[in-house]
Amino acid sequence: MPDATIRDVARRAHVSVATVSRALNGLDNVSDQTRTRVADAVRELGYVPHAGARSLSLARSNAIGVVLPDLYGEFFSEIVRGMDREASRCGYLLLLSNLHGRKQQAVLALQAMRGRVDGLVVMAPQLSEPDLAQALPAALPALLVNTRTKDGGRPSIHLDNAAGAHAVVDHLVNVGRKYLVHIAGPDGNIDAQERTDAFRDACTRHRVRFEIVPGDFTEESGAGAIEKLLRDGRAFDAIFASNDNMAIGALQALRSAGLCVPQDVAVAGFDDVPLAKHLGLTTVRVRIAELGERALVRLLAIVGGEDGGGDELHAPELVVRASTDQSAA
Amino acid sequence: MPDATIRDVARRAHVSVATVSRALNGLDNVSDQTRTRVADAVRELGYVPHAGARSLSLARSNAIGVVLPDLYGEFFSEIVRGMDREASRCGYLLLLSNLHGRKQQAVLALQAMRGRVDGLVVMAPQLSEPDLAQALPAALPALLVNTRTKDGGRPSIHLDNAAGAHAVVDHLVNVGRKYLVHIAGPDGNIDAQERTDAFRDACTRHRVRFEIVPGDFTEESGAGAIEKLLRDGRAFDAIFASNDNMAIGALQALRSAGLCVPQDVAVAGFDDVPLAKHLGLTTVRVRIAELGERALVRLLAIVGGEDGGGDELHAPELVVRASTDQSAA
DNA sequence: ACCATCTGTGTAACCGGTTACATGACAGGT
DNA sequence: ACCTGTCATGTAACCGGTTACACAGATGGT
Repeated sequence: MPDATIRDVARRAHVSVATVSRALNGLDNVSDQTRTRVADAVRELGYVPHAGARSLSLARSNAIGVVLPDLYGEFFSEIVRGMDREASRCGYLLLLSNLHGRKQQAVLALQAMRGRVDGLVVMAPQLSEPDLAQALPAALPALLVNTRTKDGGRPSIHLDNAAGAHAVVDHLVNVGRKYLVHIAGPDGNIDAQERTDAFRDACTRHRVRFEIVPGDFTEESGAGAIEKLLRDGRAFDAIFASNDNMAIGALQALRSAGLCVPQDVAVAGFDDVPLAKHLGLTTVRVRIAELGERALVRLLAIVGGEDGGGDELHAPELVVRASTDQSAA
Repeated sequence: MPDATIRDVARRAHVSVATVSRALNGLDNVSDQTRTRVADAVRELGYVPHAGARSLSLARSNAIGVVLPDLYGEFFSEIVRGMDREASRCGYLLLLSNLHGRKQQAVLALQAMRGRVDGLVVMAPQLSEPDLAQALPAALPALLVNTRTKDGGRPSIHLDNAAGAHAVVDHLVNVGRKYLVHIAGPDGNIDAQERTDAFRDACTRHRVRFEIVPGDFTEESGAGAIEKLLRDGRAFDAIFASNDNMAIGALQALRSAGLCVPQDVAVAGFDDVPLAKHLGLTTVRVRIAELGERALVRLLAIVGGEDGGGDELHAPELVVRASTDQSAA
């Protein structure tokens, strides 16, 4: 037996569908007697409104689409948690779509959202600005997160990688380091690129010696980078890895080589993964859940027609621990 | 300007809406000439079908609802990742709803899914079987995960806590331990309860001495439990904590007390959080992503009318590391 | 020449809600 | 007695798709 519809309720309560609808939505012009008759019928039939039909006629779904790349671990759950917090506070549901494939897949995923959601949070590194503009239904409010878009186009939020990298360099210089090495992230990753550029800037500004070596965000590449530096006889006294994974690899390689952290070499990472706290790793904390929450707040503002647009930077925070400062907890 | 509808396309291509619909859905009885005219109109207008309207008339949304309690970290992202893997493989989207509040809220969340999704994966510890039966629209396929339901009712999947706990006890006895202490989880948590019961059973079966002390799944409670045992002068040589967090707290407390792991005391946990590997903690790995994937596979089978129902146990796996076996990696 | 069949397309009902507008009953004012 | 306004409710159009059915024109067999 299929679920009851509003017409079944109307029949059972001996009123019209319009009256049922009014009674259920709490409109004022319904007599008390009718209201109870409707409520009784609803209970007897176990009627639950059909959200799909409702959103079609209201042109409003109370759902927000979230399109994310195939992220792993921490980042994914934290950003979704943050969004969910705000969404459920405002009575919205989240419709999730992970992008596995490449461009073609991504376009389909975006289009599948049309008519299901009131707005879209998009994080799609594989799509360029024009691809996005073309794939997104024009009338659908959208907010881009960490996408390679600069000015113009859609409203957006970016992680402020430069601020994070600057903070790390400032700190390393403050604790007296003279030769900083940066282990970069993979080519083509925009966050990694921004961190590296900012590192270079900050070192130049401080007039401190520095060097940049390649990495790919894995623990192994962090360890490998250190081993190579040591083989080459470099005289560095500080490492800033583009993410925590590589910093952790670096820590292990340094210890294997018999070097002391932070006495001989200070080490800092980026992200503040849970492990960082346990290892006493200085790093840049990205409040990912907050980023997600903020994204949703702005998107809802856009949906409500109250967002000025433009790009917003999400500031991260330096967390100093024992890997750069012996006196830290 | 609102997004184009199928009628706009029809007008532009000088055909009827029925023809547009047929052309777009690839039905065979459309002439090639018409098909191209429609395709042109679609491109020119940037038309994207309205998924909401489509699902209303097809009575099929290609979306699966996921209702989870307010989980944190690892568990949440892993189970969603697993579900998403299977969902996107089969062309489904996930509609997410986190349960924050209590019963009343939970019922509303479940009902909000009606008419939006083709099926529901529910993990709702705060709802009892009758609550669920009442809150779920009868015609909506649903799969319960780790919910306090035994036989009957809806199809379900449970984590096999007993198998995990048995494996731990077997292992501890095998490595020669004589006095096992179990740090239990919070009251009212069904997983914790099952682990504790299984621990007691297994110890009884092995005729080994044991003791059960309270905990609440936090690191602090694990450390606290150890401190109390030491103060009381207990002679235990193995700890099995109901989750990894408490096991980690226990490790730290033991080390602070100058005891060696595993020589003096072996320690095991449950969950296999990422940190466990780094700390060399023996634990029970719950392949959460696999659990999520399996849940979705079954739910889709139910939707397709091909699932026999019944309860299914998801087997975890013992991972032996240095905290119970010095020879382990 | 005629009927059956097939092909491509249009018309309109339907999915399950919301809501503008129409209606009928009743009260109050003159 | 009549007009006006208010209130509770019903009727039907609409949201944007899908699809059963009708139909016109072409094809082919007799």
